[in-house]
Amino acid sequence: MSIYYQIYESLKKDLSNNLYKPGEKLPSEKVLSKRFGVNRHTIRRSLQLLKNEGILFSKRGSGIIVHDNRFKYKIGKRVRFSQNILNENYVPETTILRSEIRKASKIEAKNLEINSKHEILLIETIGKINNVPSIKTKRVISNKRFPDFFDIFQKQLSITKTLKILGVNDFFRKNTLVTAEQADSIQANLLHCKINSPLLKTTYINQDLNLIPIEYSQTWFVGERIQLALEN
Amino acid sequence: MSIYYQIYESLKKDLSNNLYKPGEKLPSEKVLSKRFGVNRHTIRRSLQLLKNEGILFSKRGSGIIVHDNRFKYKIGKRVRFSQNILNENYVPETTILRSEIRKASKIEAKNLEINSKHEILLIETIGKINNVPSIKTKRVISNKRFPDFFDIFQKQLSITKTLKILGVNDFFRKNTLVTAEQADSIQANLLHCKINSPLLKTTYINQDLNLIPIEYSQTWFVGERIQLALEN
DNA sequence: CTTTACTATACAACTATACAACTTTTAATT
DNA sequence: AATTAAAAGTTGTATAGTTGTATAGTAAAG
Repeated sequence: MSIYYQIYESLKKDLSNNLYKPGEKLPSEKVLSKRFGVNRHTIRRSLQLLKNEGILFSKRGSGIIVHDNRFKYKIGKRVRFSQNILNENYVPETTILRSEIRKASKIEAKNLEINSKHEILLIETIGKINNVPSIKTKRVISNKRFPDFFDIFQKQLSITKTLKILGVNDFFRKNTLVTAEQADSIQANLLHCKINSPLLKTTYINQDLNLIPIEYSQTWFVGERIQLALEN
Repeated sequence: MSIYYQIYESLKKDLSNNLYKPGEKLPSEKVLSKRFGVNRHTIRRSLQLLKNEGILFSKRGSGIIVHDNRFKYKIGKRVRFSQNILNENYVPETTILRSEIRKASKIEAKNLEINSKHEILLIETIGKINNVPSIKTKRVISNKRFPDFFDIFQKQLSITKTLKILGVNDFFRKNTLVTAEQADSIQANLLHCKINSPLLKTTYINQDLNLIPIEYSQTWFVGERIQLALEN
């Protein structure tokens, strides 16, 4: 088999081993040609194969970049799961993991601006993109304010639709915190990622037009498949 | 006697008269065929005999290179590349193929006696003898213990010198394993040998005077040109 | 009639070199 | 600290040259 093809296979292996990560640059053609002991044109031929597959793309004067296949999840004033995904021509799906009604914790009560004696509704869901589970959300909502929330949500499987039925036509983020966590075995199993894979965790409050908090929630994104695009 | 054989003998005479020196290129097949007034294929047949004897080596697109005969590479308690070659009045040269910093694999961590979470520095080099690439080495060194190793090595191009600068004045082999492998097309290209040519592979650990491992490395020698001389 | 030596031609794979177009880094200057 | 200019580095493109391989054909020797 020709050399350029073997180099192509070698590079492809490196890429699948995450030696070169999405969004990063490859070593220059010059460096690669030295590493494999071939002329630059031979390397270019190998790289061309990877470019054809959409794995790499090059920028004249700059370098060769590993194509970033991670989904760009927009976080702005209004964050809408399904719409976000439909906009990129992907297929969204939401499944419910569990729900629970219990007294609010101190933090939950504070963030929802409710009395800590009140009950809250907790919903955990998995969001799938093209059938791949990649997003896990834990929502806390005042059960006193929205007593029928879960019944409606169970059918609609959409926060936006559920709130619309409940008379809340618009809502937006009060704030969003982003941190990083490692997936434990349970999360790894749910999100189809490896144990200790990095997860992006957002903690946020959605409020209505009167600035009253609706939900206090946390969402975990699989870092290998999703990148958060912060907007202003 | 056939023409191709006479040309072979003529070329061999030129080679033994040092008309074409080791490391240098022969005139191209086109030029040679014109000089001897024969078809290119006839010249190729003559050259093939010399290639079979290991005197010549051809590189597609580049030309035909003159090689040396067998080099005796000493493997003892202290193995020093440059010194080994200088001792035989040959010219050593080291070029870097690539370097990489990443987490240690299980085997690497075990052999270096480090925690598997620690990072290692990987360096791949080609060793040339009289300008003929004949030795390929892949080194694994604790990046935690020697964080500046690569910067120094890049300038010194010598393990011995680099370690001296880093305060390690002497080091020696803990063990050496010798096995045989076949050259794949990438290695063949790098080492100027044929595909499937036998390579001598040594796997070894160098340790300092306190018996602490410094490097866990593997070296491939072109079997046709280098013989290992084991010492006690 | 078959094999061997040699020629002729063509194309593929790879090297060598040079330069243009463009980006990134570095240094100097304001 | 911000701006600007120069230098160095990167990819894109073009051209010519080299070896590897395949096919076809001719002539001579066994």
